[in-house]
Amino acid sequence: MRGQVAQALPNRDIVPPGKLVQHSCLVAEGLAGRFSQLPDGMRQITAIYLPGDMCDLHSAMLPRVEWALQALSAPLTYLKIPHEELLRVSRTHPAVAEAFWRDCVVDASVIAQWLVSLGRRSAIARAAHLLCEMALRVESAGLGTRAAFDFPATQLHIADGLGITAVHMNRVIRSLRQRGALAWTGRSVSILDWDALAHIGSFDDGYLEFRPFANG
Amino acid sequence: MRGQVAQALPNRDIVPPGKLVQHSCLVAEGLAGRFSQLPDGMRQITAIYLPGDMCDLHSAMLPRVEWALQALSAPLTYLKIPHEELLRVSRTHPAVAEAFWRDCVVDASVIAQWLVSLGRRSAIARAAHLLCEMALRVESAGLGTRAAFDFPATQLHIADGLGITAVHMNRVIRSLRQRGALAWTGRSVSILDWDALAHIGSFDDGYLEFRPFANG
DNA sequence: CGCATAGTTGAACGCGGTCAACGTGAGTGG
DNA sequence: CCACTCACGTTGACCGCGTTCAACTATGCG
Repeated sequence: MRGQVAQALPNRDIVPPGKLVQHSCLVAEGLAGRFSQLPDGMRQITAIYLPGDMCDLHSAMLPRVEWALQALSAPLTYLKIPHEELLRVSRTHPAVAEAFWRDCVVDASVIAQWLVSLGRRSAIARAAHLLCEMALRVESAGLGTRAAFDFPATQLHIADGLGITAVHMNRVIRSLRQRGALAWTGRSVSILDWDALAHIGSFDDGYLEFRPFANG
Repeated sequence: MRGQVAQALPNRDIVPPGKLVQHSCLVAEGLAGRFSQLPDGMRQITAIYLPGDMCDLHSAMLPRVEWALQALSAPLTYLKIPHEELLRVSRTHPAVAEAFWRDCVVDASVIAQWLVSLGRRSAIARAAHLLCEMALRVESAGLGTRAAFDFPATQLHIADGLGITAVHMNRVIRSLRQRGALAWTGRSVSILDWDALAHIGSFDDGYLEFRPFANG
């Protein structure tokens, strides 16, 4: 399967919302995010993608995407894979079709966990839960360990993912740091006390299934 | 494709969380919901399913579900369809595999919209948005019109879907009623002023794509 | 050096939670 | 037919988490 390499900078749409797209994106380096925006300018990030994640696979089935894709780090490098190719392979190889289907299902179960966080967890618990999730995904993608990994997103980005303000995000991080659970300087995160963090976020890793395109 | 008819009552798991399941469920009559529960007892509904919706199709790919399925109405009638059957058909008919894949993608895009609601909309906007969504889904499933439809879920259920308390849900409904947007008595909802409701919830129907199993 | 973006802190406000009652309607059994 | 129960709905008073607004610092880049 072939694709075209591309790069992007933060705060600029890779894929604009409401348009028909002809390709999906495989993250190669950096972080990508899926953004929704309300009429009043409020922004919500609904997914974060690591290198190896296929971040737009949905669009092969629904080419009119309702959200934007943006880089969360500079630079972001990704591979544009035409839907045509994806569908050709999946139609001739049922096992591939199932792998694509499964990837979308895993993606949905992560979103569902985020939904639980935004609906029923406090701000600090949301942050702890997200950090646990990112740590395990980074680890399973071979990009670092759960104890220390590179995380180039800004506090504002994470706030937009957790449904809180950047101001409160800052206070939450300080609180986690003061509890000795975390060190977060610049773009590198260290989880100093995994058990404490997992407890604060009531984190249960069951929903993070094998991601077919991870370890890419 | 054959299945086994079953019935269920509210507040009892149809599918318990953490167990392996061998079948998916097609709602025949009533409302079903997907529930997540936190260790402290907090509950979040992450999806609501109407008659014609395939509510557990994910489990064909990930048989260990991380959430529960419960009835939101009494009675709920549904069809249990073995994964074995679903996979057999999808493996021999690529078009069916794609239909299943697409259904999961549509489901995910609805969850993503809920995520935006919980993250960035006020309680009253969340309620308005959900009601608009349900109205259109009811209408497209041929179960009523967007102006008047049967909605047997309790206020507590909706509150658990919107990430608010039952007390506040009640106040929100009253506020929508006072604004002349809504009438909600017992199990029947009337949307008196669609434009007002859609405006309050900043509702845009673009994400509600054709659902393969709707109109079932 | 000048400008933009990100991070940090404080003070005051308000949305929605919490707690506690009470109302209401359906179902049940006397 | 009434008494009882139980789930759901409704309302009021108070409280606290997170927002808002504003200011300032730090960092990076032309």
